[in-house]
Amino acid sequence: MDRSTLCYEKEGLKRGPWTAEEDQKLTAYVQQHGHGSWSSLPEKAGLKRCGKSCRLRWVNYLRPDIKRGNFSLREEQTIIQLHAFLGNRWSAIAVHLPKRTDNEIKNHWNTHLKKRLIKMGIDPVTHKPRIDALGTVSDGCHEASLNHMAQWERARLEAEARAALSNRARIQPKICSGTDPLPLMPRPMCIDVLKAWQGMFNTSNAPVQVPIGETVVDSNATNHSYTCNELVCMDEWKRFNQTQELENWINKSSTTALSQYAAENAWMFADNKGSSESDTLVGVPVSFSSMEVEALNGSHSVWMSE
DNA sequence: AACGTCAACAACCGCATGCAG
DNA sequence: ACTGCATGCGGTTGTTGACGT
Repeated sequence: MDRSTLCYEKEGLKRGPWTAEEDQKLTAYVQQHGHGSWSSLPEKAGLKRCGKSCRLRWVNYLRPDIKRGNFSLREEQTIIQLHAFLGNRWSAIAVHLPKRTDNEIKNHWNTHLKKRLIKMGIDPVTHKPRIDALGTVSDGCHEASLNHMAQWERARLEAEARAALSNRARIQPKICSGTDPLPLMPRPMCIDVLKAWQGMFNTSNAPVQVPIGETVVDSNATNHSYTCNELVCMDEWKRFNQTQELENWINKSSTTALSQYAAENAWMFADNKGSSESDTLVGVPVSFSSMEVEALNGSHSVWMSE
């Protein structure tokens, strides 16, 4: 059995809600000494709590760099979009929302956003329209190419999260072994969240069909192409994720789509009164194409199959 | 006012992972 | 290579307050 869970069973150790006095003790100790070893902290700080409980309290509540209160529209959009690609990987999602904890994001998702999506007729797990009586069948070729791109994006986001978490030194990106200088280019796809969500209900907004193994072209945006070879160079891309260039283009590409999305989907966030629109997010991929969103539910393993 | 229901969120639990010995 | 420990993560539960009857 996990020893860490036994701590709660030790005699004299307290459980349940923290008191103001306990908070004060923990805060004072961590600010003065740093948390060091969580397991030994409670005794040093004069707390009758287990180290795990102390860590949780500090990380989710007492830490000075935590923002509390309502989630802004932008934050909610970010959560929804990241969830579409990362799933319930709250810590990875939290990396993209400064001052928000994974626990807080998880709670907000479960109590607000999930229900909102269900209300909209969107499956909160797959981020696709829930199957209706008509049972529309999507094109297999579409799904293949869509899944291809979704996997690419997912890998990118995961790499970003890891990079941010590990806080490693930034490494100069290396070019892929092929001829495509992917890592030094702006991100190829314009991922437009507006189209993503709207596209789910609009069959005329057909995604571009891309033969597997051929060049993928995003006709919506920069017309930059990338190939499966590039995807194979994911390690290099991960390194690129650690450069300032990535954050720059992400931040730059975020603003327009967000504003438009907020304006056209205000109803969706109607209960989000008092939220601020001026929040700054770091490295937020705020827009996805309908292709990518649709691809989320695809089961085809494509991008390494050529 | 009393009670029941529900939403929100803090906290707990168990598992996975990384690391040191 | 193996083992034990510490930490982190995600799912779940418990508590509290707001609201409706």
